[in-house]
Amino acid sequence: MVGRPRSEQARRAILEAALRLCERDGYPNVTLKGIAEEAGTGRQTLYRWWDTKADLLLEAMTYLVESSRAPSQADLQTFLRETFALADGAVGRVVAGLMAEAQSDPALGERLRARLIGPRRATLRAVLERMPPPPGADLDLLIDMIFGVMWYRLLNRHAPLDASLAEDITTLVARIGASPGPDEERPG
Amino acid sequence: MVGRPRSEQARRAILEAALRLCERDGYPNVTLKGIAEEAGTGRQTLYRWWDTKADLLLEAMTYLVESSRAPSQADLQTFLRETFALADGAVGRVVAGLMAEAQSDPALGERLRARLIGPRRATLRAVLERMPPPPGADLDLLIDMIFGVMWYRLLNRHAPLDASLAEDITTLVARIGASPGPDEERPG
Amino acid sequence: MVGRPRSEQARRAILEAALRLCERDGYPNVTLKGIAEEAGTGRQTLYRWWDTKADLLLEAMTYLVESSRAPSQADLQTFLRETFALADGAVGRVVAGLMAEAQSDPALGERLRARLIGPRRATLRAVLERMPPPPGADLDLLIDMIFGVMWYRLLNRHAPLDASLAEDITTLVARIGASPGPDEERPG
Amino acid sequence: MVGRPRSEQARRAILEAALRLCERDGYPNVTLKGIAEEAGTGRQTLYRWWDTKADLLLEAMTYLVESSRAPSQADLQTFLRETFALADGAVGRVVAGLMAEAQSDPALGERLRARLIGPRRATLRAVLERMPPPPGADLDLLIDMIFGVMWYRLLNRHAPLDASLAEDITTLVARIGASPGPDEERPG
DNA sequence: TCGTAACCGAGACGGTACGTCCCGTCTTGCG
DNA sequence: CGCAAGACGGGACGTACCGTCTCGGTTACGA
Repeated sequence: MVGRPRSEQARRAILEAALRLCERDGYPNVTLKGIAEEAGTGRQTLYRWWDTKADLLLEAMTYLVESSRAPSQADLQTFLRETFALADGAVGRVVAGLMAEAQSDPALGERLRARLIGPRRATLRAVLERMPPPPGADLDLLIDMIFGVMWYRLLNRHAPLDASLAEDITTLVARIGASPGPDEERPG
Repeated sequence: MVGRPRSEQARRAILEAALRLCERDGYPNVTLKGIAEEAGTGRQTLYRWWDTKADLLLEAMTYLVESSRAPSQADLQTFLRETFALADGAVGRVVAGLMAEAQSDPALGERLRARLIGPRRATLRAVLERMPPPPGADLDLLIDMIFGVMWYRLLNRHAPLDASLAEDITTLVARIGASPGPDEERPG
Repeated sequence: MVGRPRSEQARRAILEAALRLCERDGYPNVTLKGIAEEAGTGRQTLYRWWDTKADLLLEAMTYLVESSRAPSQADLQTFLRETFALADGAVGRVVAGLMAEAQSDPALGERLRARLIGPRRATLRAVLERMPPPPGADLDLLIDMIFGVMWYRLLNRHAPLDASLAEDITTLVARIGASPGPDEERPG
Repeated sequence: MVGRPRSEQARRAILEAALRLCERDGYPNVTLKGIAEEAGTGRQTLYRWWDTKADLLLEAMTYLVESSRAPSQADLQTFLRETFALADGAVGRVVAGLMAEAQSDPALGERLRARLIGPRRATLRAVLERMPPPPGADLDLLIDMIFGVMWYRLLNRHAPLDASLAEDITTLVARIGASPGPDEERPG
């Protein structure tokens, strides 16, 4: 026997309620009880489909990111501008909460990287590799620095995460690309 | 009238218990009740002196960071090596937890910046400014990128936060310093 | 929708635990936390169904009194003997505690009268009214005096609350009945 | 050395504060902390001179009763009217609270009887003994019934504790006195 | 077409941490 | 040494949420 199929309506209501509450109260102040009530759903329905609050929000985030337009890979500055716009909002704050929770839950960290952070990182790598001239061997470090700035500002909020930052980073990357790499001879 | 003075012994016991528990269970799993029991103190003694768990741990972190040797400002690589060593341990994970909590508590973010992040940032700035040749006008962005890498790896754990990273960053900064700045004429 | 029904088992366990603890420690020394632990139940289950400790014990008392044999209304002495036997035990001490608490909680006093004291009083009235010869117009005062003795000895413990008291009161009531009422002519 | 003598001012302030708070909040809601604050005194000063809240209030009650005019022993009705007037106020409610606490503290009951209840009882006995004709052998039971009514109405509040009650009781006692005692021959 | 298995809402269950209040004790400095 | 002040370890308060468990009621197959 198969039984009654999962209610897609309940699933959507839950994810949307979770997002709404995260935006209103902040990720750590959101409770599963609160989500169920906001969604008008039973509590067991949450526990049936998700193991933890983090799992639920991770799915909500994935849905949100994937339903937004795919990041343009045309040039670095555009890509960064789009990425920063996404991070500098509710998504960023929720993902920051997930990231924090992952500090004491390595499995969550793994899923976070696999589903949200990894793909973005791969896209940035592709964009950088396509840039003329290629920025040399330290590509991974370069990626870390670019997304590092993003995370740092996302969390620390000491400076905005905006289009101007995208431009500045693009400029800096160009300078690095133009400069001699550590293993290369300076052009005579 | 004066009343009984605050017990320095209780204060130390609480801070040390908090650190011990954070190391064992991770910041978000630590409870004030647990800290009080671990410290052998009354629960009210915590609430008397600290408003929240975050406040308590922020003080513990400040104490830990300040009681460690002052960061050597001699050269960038040494400074980064020391800083990364500090971040790549219990301190890092706790501060990450605080940072996450600050996402929905701006006042906490303020204190975090004032007490922990700001000073380190100022030191990095001083180190960079003393470097020959100076890295140009984008000093703030450079600082963001360097500490950005640190935060990114601290949270995301996709790559180590070690002496080799300190070296790579130092090398990259040297390359940037050697390259023409955005506002400068390329040397003909 | 309906939800999970109330657990009759938990209800009983709580009432019985409350009685057990009252007997052991005395009503004012009983705590809701202690009852929950003794009953092996969650603390919230108490708060869900009873507003206060007094409410809970009032229900336990009502249950105890009603589950004991209905007071025999045959003659005054038997009724008093049974009533005193009930009062001169755990029930009495708990009800005394409730009565004391009712001093600063009029609503509790109301419920106490409605559920425990009133019915007993009505029965005594019925018993007295059926007595030949009827004790005259001051029936209410007579009831107050009879139950007054009971309460006085229950609380003050200066003299026993036993069958001999029941007998003495019965004798005295007979004397009063035999004597001329205040509004009557003395027999010439 | 003898040290500083006890401050009579503090003692009075404490007793008066205790009475004030009992009147305002009811005996069981009064705390020693609250009394100390209301009295503008240190908490240790309370614990130095009284063992418990009950002890303190017992002293306050004794003070209050003794400072009121000594009960007139002229005739029963006047004595009862005065006694009821005292009981039907703050004193009554506080003593009821003490009585309740005494249910699980026999030593307190002892002191309560020795200091407050016993003396009054002795006076009532003297008044009754002086009445012509003497009410016979059941004097103790009669006392219990008279004060029983008082306690019953004090606690249960189902009827007033006033001058009219004093009159009714006096009338009833007269009837009992006029009736033949249980051990006596009816007058031929 | 009808049973039945799995879903759904509601909400009670045993737990546990929260932040507050008071307990009774202690440790200051002043009088 | 008494006293006001007030911190200390301890413990109960009432609340909120956890994750689990029953309920009655509702689909949507497959026998």
